[in-house]
Amino acid sequence: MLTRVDQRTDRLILKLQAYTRFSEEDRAALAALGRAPVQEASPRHDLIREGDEPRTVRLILSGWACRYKTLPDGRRQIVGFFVPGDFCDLNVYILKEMDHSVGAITRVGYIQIAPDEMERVMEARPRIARALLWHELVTSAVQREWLLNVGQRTARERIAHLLVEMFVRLRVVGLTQGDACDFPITQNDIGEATGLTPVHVNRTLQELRGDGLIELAQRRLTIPDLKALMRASMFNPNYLHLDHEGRHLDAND
Amino acid sequence: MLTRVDQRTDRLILKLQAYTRFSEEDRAALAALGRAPVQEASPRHDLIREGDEPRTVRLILSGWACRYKTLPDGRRQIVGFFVPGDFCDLNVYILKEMDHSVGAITRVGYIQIAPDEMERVMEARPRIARALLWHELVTSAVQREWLLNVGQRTARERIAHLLVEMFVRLRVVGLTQGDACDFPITQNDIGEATGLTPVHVNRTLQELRGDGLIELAQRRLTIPDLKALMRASMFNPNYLHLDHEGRHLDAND
DNA sequence: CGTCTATTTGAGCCCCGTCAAAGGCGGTGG
DNA sequence: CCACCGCCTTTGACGGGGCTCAAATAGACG
Repeated sequence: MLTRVDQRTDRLILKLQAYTRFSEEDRAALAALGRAPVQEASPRHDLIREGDEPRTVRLILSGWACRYKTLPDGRRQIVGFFVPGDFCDLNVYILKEMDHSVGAITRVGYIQIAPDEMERVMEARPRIARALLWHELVTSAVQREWLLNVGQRTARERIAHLLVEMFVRLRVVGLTQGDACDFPITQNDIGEATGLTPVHVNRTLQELRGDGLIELAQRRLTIPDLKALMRASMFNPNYLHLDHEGRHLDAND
Repeated sequence: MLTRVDQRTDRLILKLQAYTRFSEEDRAALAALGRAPVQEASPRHDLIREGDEPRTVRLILSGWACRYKTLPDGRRQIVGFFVPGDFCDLNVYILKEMDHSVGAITRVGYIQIAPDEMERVMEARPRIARALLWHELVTSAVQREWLLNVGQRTARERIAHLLVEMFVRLRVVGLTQGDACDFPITQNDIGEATGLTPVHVNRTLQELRGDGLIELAQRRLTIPDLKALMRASMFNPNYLHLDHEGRHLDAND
């Protein structure tokens, strides 16, 4: 089991190990993927835009990014967040044209991997191929959960759910410190992810604060009682498929 | 190019041909998948339920089904519809447990395919493997578009968008007749798919009818002016990835 | 022709959106 | 080190799109 993070691909490995145990050879193969030069994107700049032809796979190393779609009149929906260890568009080179954009939220460090290099690794190491397929399936499951979130939950539940999900995802890759984590997205971002206006996000956050469910200030989130926040948001971790029993969820770091 | 539909897998082939052209051998391999005995599900019964262990791949042959998620208090979100030619849960056997349910809306005819039979076909016929990957990517893209729909569009736009999408998807598999198609879902279903109450769905449909954009009665939908309805819903067909130029969209059948 | 489900209608209201403006905070440059 | 600036957060007042509750009507099916 991996405990320290000193390779670029270690956050990815931490996450994939929620699904499978890797051999030394597997880890070496994944680490080799990380040898590509690190790219940087400035905050609020796009990595790729709707309409572009996708050519490479991207692995996020540091910072937060998001996937979003826009309507002709400017309305914008964030359909997913990327944090370190996340792949964006693992298979999307199959498609001719992007149907959405990927934008940096903070400064983002990432590497690009050529599709045929991915395919080579997946062919040579079936366990990695299977783990990456799991990664894709979980990404789809998260997408469905977000639709449930926006379609059925109240503003309070929606925001609470988003906070819990991101906290749990960050914990998997070792980016939480006790009951706290960095949380660099703005209230406007939260609104675009949950289908709410920034004004209403603000009032709802104050309500959650007032109930002692969260502390959120200076880009830092603290969740004093995770179970309580899960209850408030009707959070069921099953869609993250962290493992058979979900024991990773309850393990403290 | 396929023109008649006399094999069980022909709707699937029609759809996959939006992405690739198959050889005779490819079609034969797909047709062979369709030899499994046909299963039937009654209207409003589940094919598989959240929490179940997924074991087989399902191909819808006839009728409509849906993927849905529920909250503990009963709120329900339909996260996708299945029509003939659609696979449900192509890869989901990787996961230990379903995070959503699949339910029949009408009487549904389908076949079940064992995962290893799928894998055998995909190994033997790479073009099929690639087409099925395309199918999965399009399914994810549809999911994202639905999130944009529920998160950002107004009730009127949401419903109009859903109608256009389903019409276009049905047209791809040869299930439209001119500007009309069977449309067996209830106003309640539309509400659960769009995050609206059935009452408001009803009023909004009346508005769309009043504007001459749709006719919808007796489970039959007519769209006199598809372009107009697309405009009303800000429908951009790119997310269906029907082909490079989207020319299938404009071809009349 | 009764029963069940789906559609339709009405009245009232609330959650959340809109518009507008004031603070707060971090970054930058002089 | 301070002053300025831009972005983000916060607050207030008001309005409306969609929800709730309730009941009537219309189809579908046996």
